[in-house]
Amino acid sequence: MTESKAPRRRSDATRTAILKAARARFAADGYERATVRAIARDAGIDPSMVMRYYGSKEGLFAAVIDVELVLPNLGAIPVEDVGGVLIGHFLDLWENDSVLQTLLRVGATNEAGAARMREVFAGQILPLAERFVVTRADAERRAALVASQVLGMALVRYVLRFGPATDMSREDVVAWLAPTVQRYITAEAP
Amino acid sequence: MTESKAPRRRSDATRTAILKAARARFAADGYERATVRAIARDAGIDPSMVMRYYGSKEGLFAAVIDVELVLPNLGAIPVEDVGGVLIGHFLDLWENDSVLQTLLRVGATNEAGAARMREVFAGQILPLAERFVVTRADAERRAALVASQVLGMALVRYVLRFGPATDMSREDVVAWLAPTVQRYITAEAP
DNA sequence: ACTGTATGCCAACACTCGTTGACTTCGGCG
DNA sequence: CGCCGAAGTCAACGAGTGTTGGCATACAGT
Repeated sequence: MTESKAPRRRSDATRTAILKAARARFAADGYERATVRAIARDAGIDPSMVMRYYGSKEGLFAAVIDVELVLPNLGAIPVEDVGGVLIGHFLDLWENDSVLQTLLRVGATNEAGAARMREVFAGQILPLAERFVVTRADAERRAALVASQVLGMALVRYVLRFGPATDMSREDVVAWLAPTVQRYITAEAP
Repeated sequence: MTESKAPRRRSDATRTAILKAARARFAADGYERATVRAIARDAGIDPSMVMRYYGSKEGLFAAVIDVELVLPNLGAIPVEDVGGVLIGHFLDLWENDSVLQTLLRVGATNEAGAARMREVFAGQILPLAERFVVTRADAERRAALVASQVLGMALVRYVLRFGPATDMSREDVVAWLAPTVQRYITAEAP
């Protein structure tokens, strides 16, 4: 997101340790229950270090959610595979990167988290929808529909942990959700 | 949920004032940020009253989420209208009752909230799915899929407040989501 | 080796939280 | 009236929070 120019400070190890611990805590507990003290303990350093390097708890959270989320080669896929590819992509993101889990947990009660979540989906899904639709308003609506299904599955599967949702295999999820997303993006408006 | 037998205590007005304020605060702020002191202030009484009548903050929260959510005449509707009726029903619930908003906000970081959310959907959607499907496991999976779409729309529309999602009319939401839900419940497994 | 700066820890501050117990007021009943 | 329990207020406690400043230590440049 922001540039990572490199004065190569000696404290980089500590900085990344804090960031790593913060990612895990925010993703698991949300903003309020993830305490600076717990994050510092996980990182093996003193809580005051967090303040020195990130200014405040809010600043630390901002650093955690300030990451790029890339949707690969969205342009090269056949029209009829858009739904499947998109679902597969987001499943990967959700299982290999804690940022989306963090945003989902924090966004429920924290405006900064909600705002970042809106940014992510506007940046990822909107451009895709705009390729299949003429008006901006229509594209936005379709992107919102796709977001509702993608985020909803993430919610029941990774946050609320509905048994049947967690039991589904990756292939099952793709097979069920891909047609839905495909329709939201490419079907005529009802 | 639990019975509301009536010794008709003189303090009933205070009890309900607390409960009303608690519903609003929990729904707006989630569990951690909704403080007992703020709830008491809204209700116009002393924080110690909350403890007297509900034992603890946790007890108060339990009282808030301990409510019936009724899905009306689910048996009498034609098979092909299941999706539309179900979406319409949940939209009503979300807009006229703060309990689901509370559960969605709190469930993201609080296990009691998540558990209650699972109960609600197991009680509301699972029975519906079981009428169209033979095996229990299949019904559970379909109910989870429906839950993912319903909760996802609630998330983007009422919690994260994606602009395009909040702009959609009730009819638009039903028109777009009904076929999805219909398919999750009645279509053959892919 | 000396010095200045970056790095880290420690103890404390100011504040808010949920919760408690003692005290006062009210309302009905003899 | 006089009583008594219920209803409500008040001040405080103990724990936990984010945050701060002072002090020790390790490192790099000269």
